[in-house]
Amino acid sequence: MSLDITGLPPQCRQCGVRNGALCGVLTPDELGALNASSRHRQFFEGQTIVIEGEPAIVGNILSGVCIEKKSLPDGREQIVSILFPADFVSGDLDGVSDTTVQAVSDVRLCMHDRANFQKLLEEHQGLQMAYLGHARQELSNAREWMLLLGQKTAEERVATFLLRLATRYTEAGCRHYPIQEARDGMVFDIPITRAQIAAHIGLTIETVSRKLRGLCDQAAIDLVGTRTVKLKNVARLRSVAN
Amino acid sequence: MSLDITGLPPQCRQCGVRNGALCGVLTPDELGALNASSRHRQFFEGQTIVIEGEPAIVGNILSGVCIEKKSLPDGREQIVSILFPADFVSGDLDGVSDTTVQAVSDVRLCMHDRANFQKLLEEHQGLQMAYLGHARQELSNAREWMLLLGQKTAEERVATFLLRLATRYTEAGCRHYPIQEARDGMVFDIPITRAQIAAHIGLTIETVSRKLRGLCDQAAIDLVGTRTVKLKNVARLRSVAN
DNA sequence: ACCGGAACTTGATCAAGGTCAAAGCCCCGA
DNA sequence: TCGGGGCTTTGACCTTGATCAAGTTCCGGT
Repeated sequence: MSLDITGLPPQCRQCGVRNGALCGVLTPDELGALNASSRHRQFFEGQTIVIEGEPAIVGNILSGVCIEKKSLPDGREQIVSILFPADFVSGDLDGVSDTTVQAVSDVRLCMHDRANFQKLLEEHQGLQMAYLGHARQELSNAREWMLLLGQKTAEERVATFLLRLATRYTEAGCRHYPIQEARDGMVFDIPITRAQIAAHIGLTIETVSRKLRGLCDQAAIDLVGTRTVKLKNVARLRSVAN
Repeated sequence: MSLDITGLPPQCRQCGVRNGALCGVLTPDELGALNASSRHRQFFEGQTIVIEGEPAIVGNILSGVCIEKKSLPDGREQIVSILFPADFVSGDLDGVSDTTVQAVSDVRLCMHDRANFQKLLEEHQGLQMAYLGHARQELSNAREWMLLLGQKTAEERVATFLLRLATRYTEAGCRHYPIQEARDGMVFDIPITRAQIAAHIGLTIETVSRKLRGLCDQAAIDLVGTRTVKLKNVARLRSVAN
């Protein structure tokens, strides 16, 4: 991890997510070229940032959490990913987003100019490789989720979701370091509502609630209030999750 | 579509899938560099080509059909994609495949040397952009399927599957031309068994069979034997598929 | 042409998870 | 502190699709 900020564009020096984001692979000059045309934007809880089928944006989350979803004509929705700080938003080179992105908390975004980003992508090896790696990682995540949606039982889905979330947090805490695993005693927040969990793992609100309750009964987790999870027995959670 | 084969490496001149494959964006020189180290390989029906978690390969399908799947420890399987001629096989730059690839008919593959491909990727703009485009397309497909697996009913899934397959065939028949749509009267083969359809759309064999029958009863399709589909009413099929 | 096995279909029954309804809880704002 | 609205939980019941169990069809080999 490069902690040397000498030569970085001023607006990037205190960026809390730079090292985790795609920007992290850019040289100070390249970062300057990109950020000359980027600006920060604020979105409020519940606000829609990008709409499926409409122009995509290019940016990174500075703070807050978003969901990415796809919809059927009759309104059914599938949440395809949850986006955290440092995550890249809405890449689609042809310029049309194939997902709707929505803020589930207040969110700050660092948005880049599309043309500029595209140009930098074409010129800069490292950025292109990083972007490629990002796309492949997302693909891998999506396929893992296909396995969950196509084959797992309700209980397995809920357990998998919690583990995925926990892993996400441990990774976020130590990017570029060896990944620290979720462990007993770990406490974290579920950043989304039951309805959103349901839309993410292909169940109903009620089933999510019942299965969460079930995991508490098995002493795999503790629910503190409704949004906070304490892992009590990660081994059991894993074995339930498959 | 470039039909000029002058200057192409001899082994590529009569490649039936070159224009549809990633190779299509390479110059003759680059193609030569890549193909100097590539060789054709034959696989038989049912054979496993790559195993999840083991080294990935880099190649294209010359003929035949493969499935890409992910498994749970207890043996449940989710088919995440169906691969046709010209399709790229098993990309994962870190060298480990996250899916198992299996031949569902006799298959011929044009396999490249990994190091060579990687090098060409780093040097060659066009290839990298094409590979990136491929990854993004796969991501988009995977997310579309997440919507199917998470939200659609059995009948919707079967109808969507058939339409997707039909589209796949019309596209394959005219890459680089305006995409021709599936239309009434079109006849095509389902390249996989009922069990594989089931593992692809997250149902059981029996339900797949029943819902196919249902679509026949609605006169949306005709089943000729067990593997051949004739589209009788694409509009209805689409409306059923959502 | 006949056999045998795999793939597919069909029917009867079952259960996981969905739906509907009614509390309960949490949190925010007056 | 007190309400009120939106989440969330819980319970009763129902539906979709799974499971189980025969048959049937399709094919490839002898």
